[in-house]
Amino acid sequence: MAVESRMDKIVGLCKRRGFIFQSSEIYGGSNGFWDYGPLGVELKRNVRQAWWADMITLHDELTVQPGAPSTFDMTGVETSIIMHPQVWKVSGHYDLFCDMMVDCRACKSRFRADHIQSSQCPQKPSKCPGEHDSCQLTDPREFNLMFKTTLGAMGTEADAAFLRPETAQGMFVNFKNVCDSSRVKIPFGIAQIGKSFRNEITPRNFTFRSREFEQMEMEFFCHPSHSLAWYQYWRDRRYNWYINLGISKANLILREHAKEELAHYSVGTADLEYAFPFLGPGEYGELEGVAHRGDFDLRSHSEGKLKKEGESLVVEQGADGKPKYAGSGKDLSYFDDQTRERFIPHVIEPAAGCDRATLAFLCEAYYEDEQPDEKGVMQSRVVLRLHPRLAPIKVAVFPLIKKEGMPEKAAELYRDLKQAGIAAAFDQQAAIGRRYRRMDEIGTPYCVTIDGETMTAGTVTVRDRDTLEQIRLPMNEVVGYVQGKLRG
RNA sequence: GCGGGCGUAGCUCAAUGGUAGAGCUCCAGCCUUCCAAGCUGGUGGUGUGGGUUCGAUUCCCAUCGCCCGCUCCA
Repeated sequence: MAVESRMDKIVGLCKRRGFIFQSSEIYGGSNGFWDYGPLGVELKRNVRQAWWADMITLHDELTVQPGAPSTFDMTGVETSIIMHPQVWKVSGHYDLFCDMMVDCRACKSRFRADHIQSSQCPQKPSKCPGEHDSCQLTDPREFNLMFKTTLGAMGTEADAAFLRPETAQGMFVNFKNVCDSSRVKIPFGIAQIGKSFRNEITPRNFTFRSREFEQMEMEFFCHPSHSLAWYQYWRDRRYNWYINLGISKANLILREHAKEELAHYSVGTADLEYAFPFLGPGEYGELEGVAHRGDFDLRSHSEGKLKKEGESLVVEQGADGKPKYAGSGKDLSYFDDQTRERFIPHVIEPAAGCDRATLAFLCEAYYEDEQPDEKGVMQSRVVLRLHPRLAPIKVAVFPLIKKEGMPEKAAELYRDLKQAGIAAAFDQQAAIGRRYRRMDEIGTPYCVTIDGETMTAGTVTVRDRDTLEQIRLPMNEVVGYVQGKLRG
């Protein structure tokens, strides 16, 4: 058996301490689905909250943000997971995700059934798949990356609906509703956090590629002539969000897509990628894509599914000469009453994976170091150096020993912290050193210990997770101290 | 989905065609005045379903899950 890898240790810690479990584990597990445990749910909530606060709650619409072309508005929505089936036809997901596919058992390649005639056999490029002697093609099989369900108890194929493969369409189809109801003016953004579903062929690498996952997406609508500047603004701002929450610059890269790599509608896309431990040296996994989507989405939902023809996007025609998938027919243009100009806004989309961000923060935080025990012998220590704002528990309170009134005093402080809205823990079980280690392993940044001096002088020690240094504070200053650390 | 490897306790690892053990963790008690201490006791396991057999954790089949490669993406 090989030495346990860093990733194995992180996965083990996640299970051991209740961050992440495999879904339906007692029944043998369900591939590509994950459950967040008591600590994991807090960590992920904190990731979500950090994103939402940055995007919405703390956004200052009166001040020009550093690096931004102008002031802007931010709003949020929460839209349904099952949408009108036409949404996915117009967005392109239906065609992209619902193909009939043919596999070749000989060369292990997969081809779209309707593209066989124009594809090359990997073993003999001059021939089509199936024409080479050794080819062993399967029958065409439905290869559906969207989860299908049916509407209504008697649902037939005509009632087929899909679980959303991304949250973005919820913002596009509500563009007009938000404009009409919230007095926002362009430029502005609509943000949403929610579950999305993709029937991934090969879920892999812990929670990195799951079939059910949570996205944190924002669609930013702006004037076409300013779109490039906004693209650059959001790309850099999103990079800094991760850095400010503790991701090191050594492990995070901002990678601009090459022109060939861009989606059919995109003018520019950058990926924020993290050096996950399960990847090889120099390899990175995508945390977030920041895409310049032009006017593709709003035009599609207005006119019908678009395809690229030369340099422009045109409505894709069916065999009958009508649009292959009709749009809503609603006018999704925007009228600027200052400049008296009507235009279809361009869209900048930072689309982040919440589970991926959570996993990256966990990976980044995982450390093993050596600390002396009470006899001065070096012992290995596992510590999660999570940013205090992300830590599931912010502060733990310990009575040094289980008598002389210390547990009662500790409970008093614990209650004060809870009253102040701080996630606090109380532990009087086992030796003090063990309690510190337990908290290190789940990333609790501060441990407060009630000792003999607390009983006489009213002071406590506050021990720092990363430095192990202790300071003495009056007990009634602990709440303010922790609040200050969480703010800074 | 295809090909290869792997499934014994929460973790690390034993053993066996005939009652599955240990260390650590965890829980309870005692002790303990600052970094996984000590003592006592306790919980807990052969992924799942079939087959062969008097008897299967062990042999066979299937299935599920995990890891690696193809593939895909937030």
